Amino acid sequence: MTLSEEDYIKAIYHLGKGLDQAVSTNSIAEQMDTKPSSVTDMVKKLSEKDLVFYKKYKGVLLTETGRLSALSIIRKHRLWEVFLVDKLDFAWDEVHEVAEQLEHIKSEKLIDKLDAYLGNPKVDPHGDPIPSKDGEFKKSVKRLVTELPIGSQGICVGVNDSSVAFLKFLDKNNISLGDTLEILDKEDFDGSLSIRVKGKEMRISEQIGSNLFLEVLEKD
Amino acid sequence: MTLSEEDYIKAIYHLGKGLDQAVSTNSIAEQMDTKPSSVTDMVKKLSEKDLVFYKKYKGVLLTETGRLSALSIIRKHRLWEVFLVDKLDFAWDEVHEVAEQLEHIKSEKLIDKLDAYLGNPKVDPHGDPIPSKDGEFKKSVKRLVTELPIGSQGICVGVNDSSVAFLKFLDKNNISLGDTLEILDKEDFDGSLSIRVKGKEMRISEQIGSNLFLEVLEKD
DNA sequence: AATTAATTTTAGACAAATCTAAATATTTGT
DNA sequence: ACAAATATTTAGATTTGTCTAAAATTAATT
Ligand SMILES: [Mn+2]
Ligand SMILES: [Mn+2]
Ligand SMILES: [Mn+2]
Ligand SMILES: [Mn+2]
Repeated sequence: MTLSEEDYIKAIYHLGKGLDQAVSTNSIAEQMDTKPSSVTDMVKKLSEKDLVFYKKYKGVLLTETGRLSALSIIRKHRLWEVFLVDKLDFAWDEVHEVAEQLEHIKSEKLIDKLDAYLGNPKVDPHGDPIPSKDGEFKKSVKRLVTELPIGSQGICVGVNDSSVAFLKFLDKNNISLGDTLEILDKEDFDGSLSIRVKGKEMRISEQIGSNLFLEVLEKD
Repeated sequence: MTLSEEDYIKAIYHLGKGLDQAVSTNSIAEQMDTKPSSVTDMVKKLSEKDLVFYKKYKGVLLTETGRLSALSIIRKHRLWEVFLVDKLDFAWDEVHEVAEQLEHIKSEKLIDKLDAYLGNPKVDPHGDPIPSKDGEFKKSVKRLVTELPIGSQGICVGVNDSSVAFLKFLDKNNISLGDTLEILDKEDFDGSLSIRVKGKEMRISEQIGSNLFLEVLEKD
């Protein structure tokens, strides 16, 4: 598989949300920043290689082989993102472009060893799940801290209330987007929460918790 | 610069041994495992981009820009090799193919951070020098252990006497090709040497030392 | 010095990946 | 249901990197 084919397969997977959804030529073109006519050409080639089902004017769908290829590329992309953030101290929002290149390096041994070296991580720095070698993974969802049960763990990915005051609070308490947050306890009395971020335990009010989004893995 | 252009520039650098030597079309073709006609085409393109001087039938020579480009690619190649061996536990003789791919990843920040993460290494797992960001490096040479002064440090790259007995000795003492070896002391009386390999000190006879090759950096 | 051999370049072709412009099919709105 | 708008495909061209076969140049041998 060429670099370009891999990028197309990945785009088709993302646009179809991993489901049995036919994906339109135009949507692929937009995602890949190319022209629809280029997409048609490539989609024909992918169809020849049995990576997608394709019917003229009716969109495109990954075959099982195609789906597994997509997951393999996504696995590599996300493992490299973990490497860049955990080992090389990249910020969570500057890893995508580099991972976009690294995901195409061909060596099964490399990925196996990288996975082990990183401690077999289950999620990438954006909270997205890392598929296993054989293409299995839990889906991830975006939830408010207050919506989650005790013991939950996720990655801070956004805020509901983007007021200056709220952002200042987060900054002051050394909570940044991209940080892993664990819910240790909930206080029935006032709904306040005990959490751990960057190894440090702290208590936050229900109001804070209801404005901070975590990306968490779904239960089985 | 495309991946292919980078590989050509690197090949031309290696064939010219970093000196002002004109390199022949055929030698490049052999090194790159392509046809001479393909080399001629590429060499014209590189000449257009002022990466090489090229005169029909007279061979090709890197310009200063070309030389610096070559060193930049070699730097990346060797840093990745160190990463694969030191961090991912690859054997020294299985890293080349993967590094051949990784050397083309485009991100200055990535290489800076990788360099720092690896502890700014000066040599790769084969004992070859790693050029600095601005293209400076010491040449490396292959020397018998006995030819080197106390304090020398290098990488085991070969044997003079490949007898079973000698190889068994190395194996028994846990010395493998690719290991870093440091010469701690020399005994005038019998020429025996005190060395350190893999953190362990040991004493070897002059006969052993005169059959083991080290790749070492030249003094300034 | 002339012939032969080896090297190098040119000419023409091809596959991959892309584009523009034009043709065709599908969807939408009346 | 039909026209207009939108989406998709085709046709033809371009760039990059490669190849084969043939021509041209340089080097080696008698
Ligand atoms: Mn990519
Ligand atoms: Mn990610
Ligand atoms: Mn390479
Ligand atoms: Mn090396």
